[in-house]
Amino acid sequence: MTANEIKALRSALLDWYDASARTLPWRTEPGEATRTDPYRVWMSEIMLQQTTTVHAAPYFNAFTARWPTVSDLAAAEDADVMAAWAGLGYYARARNLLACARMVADEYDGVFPDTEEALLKLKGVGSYTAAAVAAIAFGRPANVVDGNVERVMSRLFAVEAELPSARPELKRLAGLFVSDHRPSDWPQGLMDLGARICRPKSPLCGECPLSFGCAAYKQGDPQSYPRKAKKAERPHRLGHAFVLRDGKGRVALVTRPDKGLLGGMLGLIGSEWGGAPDYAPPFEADWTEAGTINHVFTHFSLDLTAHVATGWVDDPALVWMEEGEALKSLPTVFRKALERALA
DNA sequence: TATGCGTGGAC
DNA sequence: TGTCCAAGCAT
Repeated sequence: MTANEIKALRSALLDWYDASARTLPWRTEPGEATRTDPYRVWMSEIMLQQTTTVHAAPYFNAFTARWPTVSDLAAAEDADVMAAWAGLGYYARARNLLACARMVADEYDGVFPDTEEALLKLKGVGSYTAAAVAAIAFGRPANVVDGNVERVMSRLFAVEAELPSARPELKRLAGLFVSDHRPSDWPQGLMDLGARICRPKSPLCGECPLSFGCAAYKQGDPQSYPRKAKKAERPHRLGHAFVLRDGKGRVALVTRPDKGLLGGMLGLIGSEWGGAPDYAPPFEADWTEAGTINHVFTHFSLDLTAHVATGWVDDPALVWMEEGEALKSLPTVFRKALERALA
């Protein structure tokens, strides 16, 4: 692809973005001189990792209303942040969010660093997020490459190599378009195009401002890009959860270890999840089986059987919480099991 | 480089 | 129903 072709594609995309940019809570209008608060850009980028804009938006609004600055967030209680993140998934993000806010508060005096290199050292900030914040918040010409950009590049150039091994090549191709001109709008426009036009399925090539230069479009099979390696089969696991109620509207929860699945989150008392776990109630009580819920995680599917009893155990590890609050503070798999137990 | 890590919507 | 997928990161 020649330099002139690159320039024509850039121009076409920016024109399209000027006319059709999405309005999002964390975004300023295209070309707007006043840049969005780096704190808000960073917050949105963390929440948007592997997460749709529709899902992230209410959490973004809640977090920024409750903790308007990075210093406010740095001073928050861990449990409050984890509970506020409940339902959004990938809970390591919430732990890293807090760790990062405290790094910025302590080491940078509450002011976000403005270079890709420094951003990359922050907890939970990887190559994508560092580039995105550098470009969107600070106007730096960074090579911002996410799943959208990879897909757009794979189609523009009809890249035959499969993901994930094609990633370095796709990043190199994306780098051909990076420029000092409108460095903040370029990646946002490219990602908007990927989300709305150059979609994974049923791309809207008839509306695409880049179709004139798209190799996959010329071939007639844009949807077949990017090529992907086959995924491993998802195993099935079983487990039991024990809902102990005190008879006064509260329920016993545990705080899960910081690392691993649902790390740092509240959870129900229960067994390990495996192929055929023993039914092993943790306490003597008159347990009643309330039903089984299914929940699908990224890498396994779980059938979790809920058991319910009324009683009291004097155990300092237990967190007794109002049932309504528990439903709001638990990750979804436990929320579903608790709902079943209380039904 | 491969794997572990959530959730809900689209089809 | 199942499958894919969404602004990835850490290890």
